[in-house]
Amino acid sequence: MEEIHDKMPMDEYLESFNPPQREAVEFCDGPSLVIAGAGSGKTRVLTYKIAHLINQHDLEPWSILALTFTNKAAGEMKERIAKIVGENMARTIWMGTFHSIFLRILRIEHEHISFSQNFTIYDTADSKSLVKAIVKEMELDEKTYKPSSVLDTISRCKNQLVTAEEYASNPANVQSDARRNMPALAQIFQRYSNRCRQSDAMDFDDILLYTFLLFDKCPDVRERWASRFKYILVDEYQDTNFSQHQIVWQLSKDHQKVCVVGDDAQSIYSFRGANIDNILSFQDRYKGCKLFKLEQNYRSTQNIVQAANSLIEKNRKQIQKKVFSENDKGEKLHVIDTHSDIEESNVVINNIKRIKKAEGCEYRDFAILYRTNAQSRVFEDSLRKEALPYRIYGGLSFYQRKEIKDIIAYFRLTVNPNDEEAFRRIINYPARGIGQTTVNKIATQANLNGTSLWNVICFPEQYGLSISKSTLGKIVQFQEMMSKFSEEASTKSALDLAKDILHNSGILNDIYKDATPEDLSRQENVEELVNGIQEFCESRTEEGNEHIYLIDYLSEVSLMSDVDSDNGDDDNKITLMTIHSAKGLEFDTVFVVGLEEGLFPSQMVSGNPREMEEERRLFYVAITRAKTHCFITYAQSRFRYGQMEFSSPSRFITDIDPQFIDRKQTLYSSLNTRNDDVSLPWAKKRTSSFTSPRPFTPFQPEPLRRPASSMPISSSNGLSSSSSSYGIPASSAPTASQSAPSNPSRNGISAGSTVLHDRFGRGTVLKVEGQGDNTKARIKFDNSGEKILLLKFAKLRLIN
DNA sequence: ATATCAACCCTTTTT
DNA sequence: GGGTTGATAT
Repeated sequence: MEEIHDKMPMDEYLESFNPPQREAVEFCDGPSLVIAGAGSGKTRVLTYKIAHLINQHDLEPWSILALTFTNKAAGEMKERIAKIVGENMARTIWMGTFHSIFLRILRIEHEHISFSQNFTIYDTADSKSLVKAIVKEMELDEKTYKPSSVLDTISRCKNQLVTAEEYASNPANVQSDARRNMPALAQIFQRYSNRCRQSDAMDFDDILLYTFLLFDKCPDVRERWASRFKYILVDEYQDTNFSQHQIVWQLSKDHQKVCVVGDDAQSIYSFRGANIDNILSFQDRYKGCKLFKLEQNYRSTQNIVQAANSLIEKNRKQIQKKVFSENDKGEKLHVIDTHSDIEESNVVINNIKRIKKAEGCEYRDFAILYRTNAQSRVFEDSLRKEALPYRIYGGLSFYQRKEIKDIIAYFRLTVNPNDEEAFRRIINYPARGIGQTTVNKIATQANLNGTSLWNVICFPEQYGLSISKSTLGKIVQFQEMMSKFSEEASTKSALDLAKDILHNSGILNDIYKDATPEDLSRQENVEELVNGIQEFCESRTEEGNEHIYLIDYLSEVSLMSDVDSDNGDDDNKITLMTIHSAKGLEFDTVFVVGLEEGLFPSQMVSGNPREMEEERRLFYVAITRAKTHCFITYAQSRFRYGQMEFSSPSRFITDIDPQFIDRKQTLYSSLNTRNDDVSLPWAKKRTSSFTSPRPFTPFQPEPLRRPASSMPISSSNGLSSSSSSYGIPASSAPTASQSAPSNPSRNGISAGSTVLHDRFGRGTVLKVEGQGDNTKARIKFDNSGEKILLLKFAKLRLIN
């Protein structure tokens, strides 16, 4: 059954492209590099190029390999291609993330790398827990060998295609480890690799490493896949790491039919091993490579594009290009100074309401983007209070919740009994009286005999496991139950087996025994998981697969992130996410929040110019998500690590050419300008007692610590409050009298006073009542609503 | 073997 | 501030 679109003449859609876009689509004879500026229609070009390959070059869809950055991007592109070439054609294209595509290939070729077909994928938590166990076993100091930093080293190596053996045999590594005071790193690395093998498990990096090794060690296998894929496309090439770069080469070096697309200005994943040099040096590796530059931005207003250009110009290392827009000039970017994280969130929300009312747009047109997930909380609180619909991406993803991980662990152990991390997770969940001591004994015997924990409990006597009769009984019971599940793994459908496991393992009993609010939420999650499995099975069935087993489901979810599982268009909500996860997305109105030194750019990168440039690119990505309105906000104070912290505006704000910016300042910020600092009597004393001093840089005036006690300040610096329609309404309050307070407990605060609060910002006192310690003020804050505060505790300062 | 409480780290970003 | 981990008591 052919789709109507199949018959659409190629010329017709080619006409809708600008010249470089069209050339990029049509050039299919050799290697090409497409530098695609933000919003330049990159995805459209890729989509039509694939359609073009099928329609005009008669390539079989299954001979096209298209690698994307996220599963979601792959899914969306597939849908769009299906609209052009038809569902049946689109379905067989090899399209997905590096990890999902090569996982598929590794499962097919598992014998060549000595893994079983059902090997497990360890997520980061599993990897950490394994490292921790190894460090403990080796009796190393757990403070020096933190799982995160150990794993960081291991990951870096694998991304560079360095195996544990190679690492250990290179004296340079051993020496540098000694210098880092971590001489056992090489040994931990080796143990880690062995244990993963023992468990028949791979971590994320292993998927790429073993793919490379497979192609490297088995030339016939490489040739088979290299000749199968007649054309290779890679999206977001600026975010590939060395191993990915090498795998692309392994598959494309014979025919050189490869097209990579990316934007060096949007390279933001070097922390994950991404190497911007891959894209910068692409032309050197592929001789005769054609270069196409997509420089017209169709997404954003001229002001947004030019502001972003002026920002990214401050970076040195980049491919020359001039991104331009022929859209409306648009309004300037709004930079809004706020007093606290709370005020920042209120300013954002007020603007959302205002714009929505003025333009009649939808909630889904708004996005709040931040540097770190922790920043979402304040916005979440405010949005909930205002009853506005929102969706937070990232943070604790669905699959990272305890109850879900427990269930997945059962699935994993069912499919692969050697999976050590899954084993440890569920051996005593639900509680069945097998405690830490017993598990340690099992683990010791497993290590001693070089086998898996599972094998030890299958043959306890053989492996010399000395435990009490009653404990042994419990272990045997567990072993028999899991064996039964395992036997069904290759016969029962994923959904049936999953339900079976939930019932017979005692998980359902455990989760449904109480009805506290937390229990209810766990129950909901479990139901959602079951629904997810059902949906997965149904969609696979629709695609024509006959049998869907648990391993198929596991393979899919182990590489799934929160952004991927987004059900997208049907929910009309304000989007909250990190800038990283916003890559590739666009919104009518974007709020980039938390533009403060130490937060964005992160304090982690200070003193490292290369990483500082990456932070700047991150900001570039954030701004270029906006189509019409772009707001940049910062807060002078915010809660971090349970403490109030004060910071100055990010240096990135001054990187943007001021002609594209409309700056709004609150009165409070004027009090806190650099020149005023020294004139304030308490400034010096407080700064010296600042608990975590940051390195001083020319961009960064020394942080100002505000007094903890309420201290009335009569300001006479003649600053007028700024009035604006951007969430900082003009003061309608009458000026307070300068006369001495009649009641000392009131510190001069009376109805009509304008006051400042550390967290709520500026407000007008409506009423003061009560006596002595019990004196309360009802205050209407400009951006935080009305509050009644005890003057004894409230950190208020009077301003006139 | 489990429950409770203190101590600790944390916050960069994710396939 | 909060979530997780480890020590201690029951």
